[in-house]
Amino acid sequence: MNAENTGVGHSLASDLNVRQREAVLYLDGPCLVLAGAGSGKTRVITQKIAYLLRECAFPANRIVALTFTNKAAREMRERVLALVSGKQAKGLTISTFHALGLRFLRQEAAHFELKPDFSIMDATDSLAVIQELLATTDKARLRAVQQAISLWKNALLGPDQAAAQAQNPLEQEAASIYKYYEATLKAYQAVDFDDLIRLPARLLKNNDEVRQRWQNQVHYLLVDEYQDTNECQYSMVRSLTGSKSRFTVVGDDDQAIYAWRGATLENLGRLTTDYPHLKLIKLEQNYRSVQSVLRAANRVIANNTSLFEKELWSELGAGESIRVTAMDNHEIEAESIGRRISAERFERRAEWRDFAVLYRSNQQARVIEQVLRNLRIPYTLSGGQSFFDKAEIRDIMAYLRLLANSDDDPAFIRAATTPRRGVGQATLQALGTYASAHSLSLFAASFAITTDDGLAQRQLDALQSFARLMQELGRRAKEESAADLLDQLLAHTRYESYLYDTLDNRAAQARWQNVRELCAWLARKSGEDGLSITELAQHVALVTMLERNDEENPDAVKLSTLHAAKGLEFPHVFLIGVEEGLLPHKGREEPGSTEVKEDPARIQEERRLMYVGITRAQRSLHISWCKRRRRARQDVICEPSRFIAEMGFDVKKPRDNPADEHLSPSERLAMLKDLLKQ
DNA sequence: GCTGTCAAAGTTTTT
DNA sequence: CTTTGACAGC
Repeated sequence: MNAENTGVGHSLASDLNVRQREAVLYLDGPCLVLAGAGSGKTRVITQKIAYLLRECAFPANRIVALTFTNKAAREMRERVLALVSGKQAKGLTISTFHALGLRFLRQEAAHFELKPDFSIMDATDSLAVIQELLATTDKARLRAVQQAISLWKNALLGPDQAAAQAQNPLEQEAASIYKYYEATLKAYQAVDFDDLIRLPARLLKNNDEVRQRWQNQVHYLLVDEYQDTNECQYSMVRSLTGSKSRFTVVGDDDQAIYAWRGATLENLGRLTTDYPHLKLIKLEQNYRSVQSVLRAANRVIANNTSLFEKELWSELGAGESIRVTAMDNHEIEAESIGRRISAERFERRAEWRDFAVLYRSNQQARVIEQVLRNLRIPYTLSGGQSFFDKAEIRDIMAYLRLLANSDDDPAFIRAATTPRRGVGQATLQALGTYASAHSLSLFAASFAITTDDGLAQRQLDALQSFARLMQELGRRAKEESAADLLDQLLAHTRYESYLYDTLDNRAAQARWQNVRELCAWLARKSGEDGLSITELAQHVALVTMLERNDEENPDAVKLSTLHAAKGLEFPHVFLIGVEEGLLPHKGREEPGSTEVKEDPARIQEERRLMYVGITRAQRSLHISWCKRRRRARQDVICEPSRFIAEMGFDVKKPRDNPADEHLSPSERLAMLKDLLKQ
């Protein structure tokens, strides 16, 4: 905007506005940038990194930028590399919190009685551990316990503290399980997702030497999506920056949508009290959306109590009215949206990639996919079941994990029983008993156990031939490339035949294709980045999607959950299933209380989700809700979401759009012009 | 005791 | 559609 007026204008992009520029240049102390949706927050972070590197001569390896998702980290890295030379950026850390935690744990493993080749348990693994400890199949109970443990960990509370503050019998049970859960993970030489942040945060807090050492490594810290940090992450930020407090955090309290994962909005407010000299900068100019969209967004979010007052505005014109449509059911909704996208692409001379369909829950994508396939509309799906959650992928990863860490009992169990090789429930039972009696891992116990310990010769043979195979592969792992090792693994386990023997041809082919894709990916990772088997196994735990170099079809309609859509933008957005019960989503009903009392905090979070959805739209927004929807196994009558009314729409008078009523004559004119342009 | 076959049921959001 | 649960042969 006014690059000419400042001394550093030349190398700083001239398209920064006054506030953005202020945020980039401010280095004297802690800085909080409140960045509304579409206000250019990523631009601020990337420009600031470039500024630190080029103008302030910060060494790249002393700058750390943290994000929540791998995608955000990758994008940020790309954008920084577009601003500075590869040489200047060498050693720069741009990673997720979890990836930094992993790096920390590897370096400081000795402080945790952890081998450097520890395993990382994902949510599924950890649930299995809890299931084992609880000895129940009651899924609701298992999830409740897992959730409780996770929240405690994220709040930096240990098992004893958790037990002390447990409110009800369920929490007391969870707290006692927590203790055994910890012991079990330690025996497996494993950590879970939460530990990746909690353990570093705890050590940094309690160990002066370690904290000093890391503070010397981090001269400047930047955090993206700060509103989604939890207690552990905040503690980590505090420890890493220390009294020098050289950091910039960027966030938006209106887009906090991860409370269920332990994120606490209070971290934003706390910053102002913990750092009295905090520089606060608000970015309110939106560069993404037309005014009709912003008006709807502002109206909805006005129903939340907010920490910092903020009102988005833009110069992108009035825009067309937001359309709200009632549908008879979700199939008709899908059908209608498919047709509309088709028609609009033609009318607007747009491309497929200009359209996105956003929804609250993954299952909603199913019908949409079906319809789009029928209509021959190309689409890509984001969110949803991750590649690394597929059974065949977990199978192979179990082998890899076991090769990396022979203490990893869950990996042993999965590998030993897949493909079927005569090792079953009873064998594992006996082995488990023997192993715990002798304090051995299942793998080690396989070599020590005999027929005297309650195993038939046949069981013993099956077990030992597996153990010996893994031992042999483990030996080769040290001298051979990951690619060769994987080939041998697949050959010796006859994994491909196993797929074709147990599944129909089509399914087997699909799975084998996935396995080969995984192997190619692993081989590439080990080749390019020189990762060892251990590092590969650990790395995979933190990755949900296969990072493909290029999408096979870049021009496609985007299907995404609201959570996964954060940070993205599309010219034309369809927000579907905007009904009471879905958005806002009704949680599981409490078994005790008959009357459903709403948790206002949860409604507020759902409202932020709605806000995130609305603000993805650049030019047009279409909201739909269904009068009936199949839930569980019954057709349920649905009410339109309260958020629709909050936007200013009366669903009984769909033609009447109050948002338009408030348009000034000039805005109306601009809107008409916009319409004509298309 | 292991394994495969059949039936049923199930899903909020993610590192 | 795909993953989990119970039962009957091998």
